[in-house]
This record gives sequence, C-alpha cells and structure tokens, in this order.
Amino acid sequence: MIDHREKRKQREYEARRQEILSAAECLFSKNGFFKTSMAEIAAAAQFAMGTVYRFFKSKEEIYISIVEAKVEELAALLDEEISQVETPSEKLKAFIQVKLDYADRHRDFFRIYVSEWSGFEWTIKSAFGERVWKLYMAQVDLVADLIRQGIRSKEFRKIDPKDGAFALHGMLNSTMYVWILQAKPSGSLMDKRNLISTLFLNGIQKEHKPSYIRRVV
Amino acid sequence: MIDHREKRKQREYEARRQEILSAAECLFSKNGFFKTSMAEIAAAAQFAMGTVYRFFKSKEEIYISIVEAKVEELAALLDEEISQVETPSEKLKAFIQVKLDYADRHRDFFRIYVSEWSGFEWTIKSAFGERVWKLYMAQVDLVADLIRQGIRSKEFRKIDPKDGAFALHGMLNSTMYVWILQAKPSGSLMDKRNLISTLFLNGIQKEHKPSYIRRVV
Amino acid sequence: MIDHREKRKQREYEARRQEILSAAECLFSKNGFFKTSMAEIAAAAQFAMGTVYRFFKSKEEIYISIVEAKVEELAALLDEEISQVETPSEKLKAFIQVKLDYADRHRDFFRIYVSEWSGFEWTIKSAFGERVWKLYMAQVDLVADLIRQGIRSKEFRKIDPKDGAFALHGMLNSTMYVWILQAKPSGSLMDKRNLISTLFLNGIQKEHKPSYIRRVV
Amino acid sequence: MIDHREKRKQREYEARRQEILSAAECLFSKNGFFKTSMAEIAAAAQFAMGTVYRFFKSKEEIYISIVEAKVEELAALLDEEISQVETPSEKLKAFIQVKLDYADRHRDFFRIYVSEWSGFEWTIKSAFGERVWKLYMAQVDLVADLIRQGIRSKEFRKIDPKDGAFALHGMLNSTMYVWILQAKPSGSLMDKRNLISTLFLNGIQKEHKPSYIRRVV
DNA sequence: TATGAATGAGAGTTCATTCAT
DNA sequence: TATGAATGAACTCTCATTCAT
Repeated sequence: MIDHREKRKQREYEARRQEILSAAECLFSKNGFFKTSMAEIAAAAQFAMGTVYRFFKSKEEIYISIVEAKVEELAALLDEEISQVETPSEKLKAFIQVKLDYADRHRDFFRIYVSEWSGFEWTIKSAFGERVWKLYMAQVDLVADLIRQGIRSKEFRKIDPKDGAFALHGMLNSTMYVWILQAKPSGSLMDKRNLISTLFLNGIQKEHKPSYIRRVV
Repeated sequence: MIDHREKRKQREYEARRQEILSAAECLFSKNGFFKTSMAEIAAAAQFAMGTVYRFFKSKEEIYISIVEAKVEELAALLDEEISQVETPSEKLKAFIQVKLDYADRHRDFFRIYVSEWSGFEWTIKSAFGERVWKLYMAQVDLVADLIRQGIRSKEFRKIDPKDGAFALHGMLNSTMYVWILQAKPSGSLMDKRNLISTLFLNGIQKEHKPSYIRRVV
Repeated sequence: MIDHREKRKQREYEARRQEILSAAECLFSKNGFFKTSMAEIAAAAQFAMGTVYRFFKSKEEIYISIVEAKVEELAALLDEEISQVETPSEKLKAFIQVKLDYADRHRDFFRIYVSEWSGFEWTIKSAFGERVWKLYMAQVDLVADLIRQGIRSKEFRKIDPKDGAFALHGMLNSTMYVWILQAKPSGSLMDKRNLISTLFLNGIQKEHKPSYIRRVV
Repeated sequence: MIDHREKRKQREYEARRQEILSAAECLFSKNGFFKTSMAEIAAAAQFAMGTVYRFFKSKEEIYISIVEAKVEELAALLDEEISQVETPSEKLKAFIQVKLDYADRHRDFFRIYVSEWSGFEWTIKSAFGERVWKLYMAQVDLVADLIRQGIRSKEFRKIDPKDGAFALHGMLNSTMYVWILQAKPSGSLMDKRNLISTLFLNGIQKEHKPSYIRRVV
C-alpha cells in the first residue's frame, strides 16, 4: 500500500521534472541560454517559479540536465546499433548514421547541443562543463576505440586514434550545425550520411586493397 | 605641421581602440560574451566606461569588431598562401596549414571565434550574426571552389563541393576547439596538420592512382 | 474561504500600489519628473526597485497613473456638483469652486498637474501626453458646453465657446499655480473663488441687466 | 587703436554668445530641456563643447539666458506701447495685444517660456527659478498697477489688483499655450485678442455706465 | 509541498562637465 | 583662447533566487 503511494509519487515527480525540461528545451533552443528567463520557463511549464526550484537548483542545472538526458539516450542508441555489426568500418558507418539520424529527429535539442559543445561560455569554469565534457569524451573514446581496432586489423592507417575521433566528430557536428541553422531544412540530414562515410572511411582506410589488386593481376 | 598632428591623433586613436579590443578579447575569451561586463572591459583597458563608448557604440560592436578583424586577417593570409601553389590538393593542404597555424598563434581569439561561429545565440537574430556568418561563408566558399576545381580536373571524387567544404571546416574547427580547450596545450596544433590533410585528401581523392596500378599490371 | 484570501490579496496589492504612488507623488512634486529617480521612489515607498517594477512598468507609467487618478476623481466631482444647479452661470460658478477646492486639498498633486498640462516635454511626443491631453480636453469641453448653453439662452455673449473655455482654464490654472508655488500659502485658495467668478461671469455675460435698469427708471 | 580692438572683441564675443543661444533655443523648443544635450547644442552652434562652457557655466544657465533675454525684450516692448495710450483700459488692451503679438512672432521661444513659467521643475530649488520668477512678477506688477489705477479712477471694480493681474496672465498664457501646441496654427494668435480684451475688461469694469443710465432717467 | 511576490545587485548606456593640449 | 577626448556617477530596467504564506 505504502509502496504503491511511494511509486505514484515518484512517477509524478518524474513527470513534472520532464515537463519543466521540455519547456526549457523549447525556450533555450529558440532564444539561447542567456535570453531565456526562469520566469519564462516556469510559465511555459505551468509551474510557479518556486516549484521549478524544487526540481532544479539553478537555471544552469536545467540546461545541463537537458543536455545530459539526450546525450545519454544517444549514447545508448549508439552502443546498441554499433554492436549489431562486425567490422570497424561498418561500426563507424553505423555511428555516423545513428548520430545524424538522432539529430534529424531532435532538431530543437541539437540547436542547444551544438551550441553547447562549442559554446564554452560554460565549459571552462562551471562544474557543468565537466559533466558535459565527460559525456562528449565518452563518445570520442568510443570512436577512438573503433579506430584503434581498425588499425590493429590493418584495415585503417596508423593514425592517432583520438585525433581521428575528434576529426570525425568535427565533420559530423559541423554538418549538423549547418543543417540545423537552416530555417527550413531542405531535404533530410540523412542525405549527408554517405558523404561523411565516404570521406572519412576513404580517408582513414589503407590506400587501396593490394590483395584485391594482386588478385586481379 | 597640421598634417603631423592629425596623423599622431589618428595613431593614438587607433592605439586606444586596439587597447580596448585586446582587453575585451582577453575577457571574452575567458568568460564569454554574456559574463563579461562593460565595466570589466573598461577597467581592463584602463579607461572610463564613457571612453569605451566613444570607440564602440555597444558591447556587441566590440565583440563583432574583434571577430571581424581577425577573420579578415586570416582570410588575407589564406588567399596569399593558397595562390602560391598549383593543384587543388596542394591548395587544400595550404588552407589547412594556414588555418591551424593561425589558430596556434591566436589562441585567445579562437576561443571566441569557435564559440562564435557555433554560438547561434547571435547567429540567427542580430545583424551581427549576419556579418560574421558572411565571413565564415566566404571561407567555406573558398574551399568549395577548390573542391570544384579538383572534381573538374578528375583529381577528386564527385561530391557536393559545399558539403565537402563544411566537412573540412568541421574537422578543422573541432580539432582546433579541442586543442584550445586544453589548459596547457601539449605540443603544437601544427602536429595535427598531417592527420587532417591525410584524412581529408585521401577521403576526397579518386580511389587509387590508376597509372601506378596499370604499370604493376 | 478562498474568496476571502483573494480579496485580501487584492486589497494588499492595491495598498502597495497606493504607497508607491504616494511616495512618487511627493517626490515628483518636490523635484519634478526628471530629477526623481526610480531608486528614490522605491526607497521612499520602502520597497526594492524590482518590486516597484512589478506594479508599474516604467517611471513614465507611475507619473501618468498619478495624474490620471486625480484628474478622474476631479472630473467625477465636477460632474456631480455641476448637475446640482440649473443655469449655465451657476454651473460655471460651481465648476470654479470645485476646481479651486480640489486644488486646495491636493496641493502636492497640483504641483505635478499644473506643471504637467503645460509641460510639453511630454505632451507632444509620448503616448502619455495624449492620455493626459484628452483628460484635460474633456474638462475644457465641459466648460465650452456650458458656455454654449449660456449663449443659446441669451445669458452670455456670442463668443467662441472653446476659446472662452481655454481662457477660464487659464485663469484658474494661473491662480492655482501662483498659490501653489508659495512656500507657506497665505489664506485659502477658496478666497480667490469670488474674484474669478466675478471676472469671468461679468466678462461673459450680456452687457446690463435690463430688468434692473428699468426698475430704476 | 586698442579701443578698437577691444570693441571688436566684445562684438565677436556677443555674436558667438548669440549663436549658442539661438541653437539652444531651437533645440530646447523642439525637445525640451532634459532631452537636449550639451553636445547637441555645441554641434548646432558649430562650437566645441569646451567653448560653449566659456560662455555659459552650465546647461541651466543657457536656458535661463534665453528666457531672460526674450522676457526683457518683451518687457521693453510692453513699456513702450503702454505709454502711448492714456486710460487703464486702453493700456490693458495694449498689454494684451503686445503680448499676443510677441508670442505670435516668437513661437519657438514661447514653447520654452510657457513650459517654463509653469514648469516648476526648476522654479523651486535653483537660482534660476528666482530670476525668471522676478521677471514674471515684474509683468504681473505692471498689470496690477494698471488695475490699481483703474480702480482709483472708478473705471474698474474694487478687486485685489494682484489677483486680477494673475487672472489676466492666466488667460493669456493658456490661450498662447493652446495655440502654440497646434502643429499647424490655424489663423493668427491675434484673432484671440478681442476675446480676451472683451472678457477681461467687461469682467473688471464697473457694471454699466451709471452716468448714461442717469442721463436717460 | 507549492506558490509567486519580493528582492537588490548588477547590467548596458548616457551625458554634463573638466582639462590637457 | 579653443578644443573635444576623457571622465564616471547616475540613470532606467532586468532577473536569478529566496522565503513567508
């Protein structure tokens, strides 16, 4: 009985928290962090300002919560999809596809995210920066690992795996960023998938498969 | 005589303007645009607030002046270096090198720049955003043109030149960004030059030098 | 129960609003609009500045609220008293008396009002000016109507009713103004009532009462 | 020789002073005292700000100088015209006519003046108020004297001469004020002359010419 | 627990006045 | 004497956060 009540309470708590996050996400994405006020967030979420502060101890914390939640969801998706294929090349292709697809489906959030990961207005001083940074680095490490595997299997050139990972992330983010800024996105973000896959995989793979050439000969 | 005085005045005016810009650049780079106050800028430049307003009519104008000046300088450098080599591949290599080198030498500014070109807090609404955006797009177009030339000369694959340009900029910005965020940069940014050149050029170039293969055959 | 609470809230809201208005009225009357700062108003009303801004969205709005409230109250008084007598002459007398009496009892406010209706710093450009101007013109029109009636009933000379109304207001305002400026008013403003009534009514009435003259004859 | 030079200097000094006053008069009349800046005045007068301060020690002093000069000119005109006629009634008529005529010809200035004499933003605290007040009172006293004469000669009723003078000034100022506020003044201000003369003189004169009535009897 | 009125420090900007040249 | 750049206090207004109800 008590258990029941406890659970319902928790469910409701979580629901309210989500409502605030949604409202804030929408506003941040429209107006940016600094030009969004707590009063606006509270009003949009249909709560009193004091109530918002029961759930988040500052505006900053709302911001980071939004980013964290989405980045974690994305991380889970990436893990799942990547584990379904075998070779490093295929895994990288999957990585590219999942990330672009996610951005495609969460345009509002990516407005915030892209701004954020580049927007070091935060990154340096606040505790916030560190948490987001860790999440970002987890993704980078994931790619770096794939590259490391590819090198070990002689599929990829010998490059610094981390530097390679940063480069791929840069291509993806830049592409996403440009697409997101368009007022009316023309075509899907997924159309860019092949370009990036081609560029990056060709760039990273060993020059030309000698085995194949020899076989021909 | 009068000419002399006029010139000295202009020199001094320019010097003061620069002092303000330097102070602001440093502060913006440390704390971001919104967390830097005019009072701080004035104090850092050792002027009264009113004096700062003689040179710039708003905080926004200081910000954009910093970005524009540097971006224009960079653009000039890029034009010069690129014109010294012949093939699209070599020109792209030069582009990558110049940009990384410039970032290496203007670390503080690039803190602002990277944040800025991604920091759509501006990009969308203010007149400011448009000017910066144009400068950025000029660079993108420059690269897109090089890619187009490479495609025409059969050196590069058939890709969308603009998408390719965005991808390269992404790689560069991401790499620069990561390097810039490091408190104590280990090694020079120039070390990354080869990685990016290799990745991008291999990615974009046609599969394998047919001439060589044929010879083998 | 809830109704109760709501009502008390509203009462308190109104009370606070009034406190601010009183404080502002006093300061405006002492120092004028431009030399009264929001900080002073807030301090005098014993509120934080932000609180003042909950009630009024600008300094201008405080100013206009003061003027409007009083002018409306005065307008109501005028309507009531004028309706209690019959002839245009008596109505004009009542008008003069009520206005002087009101000024007598709201010395501080009339400092503002007299300054205001002449203080075209506003009158011309801001929306504020228009509202105050309308209120003022309503009073002028009231008098003009009385004059028109008097002319129709042959009691008054044929003059332009509006010009006549402006002239009466001028006499009243000037008289009030001079009296208000005295640091320590000597005697009551009401003492002037007879002078103005006499001057204006004699000025406006048809030359000589024939009945009386005939009687003499 | 030296005398010559001295005189030219003085002439030039006076000329510059006038240029500043003209420029300021124009600006004050357009934008009001508080919304006119010293920079604007200096620019309009084609002097450096420091130069303006050689002639007037503050913005306030410019303001008062404008008012004083014009009021003194008006006072001289009034004295002259009034001395040309005989009876108090005629002198009052002349007073009314000269004042309206002067307002007609110095519309810009009267914008300032009317605002000023009612605009006690000053009147109370600054030395400025006192000087202007004295000039104003001199005019009032002039009229009061005329009324006193008329009373002594049995032409006018027994009223308080000063109160009567205030009343007349009120009528005049109010009429001028309303006319001045019109964007495009319809007709001349002189058209109002007769109304005011009639109203005031009929108001103040003894009831009906007894001599005439008696003669009839 | 939920509320939202109250807070007040701090923001960007202006401008009358001064003073070194 | 004339200049106008430099000054900095003062302005209006905002908003993240608190706390009495």
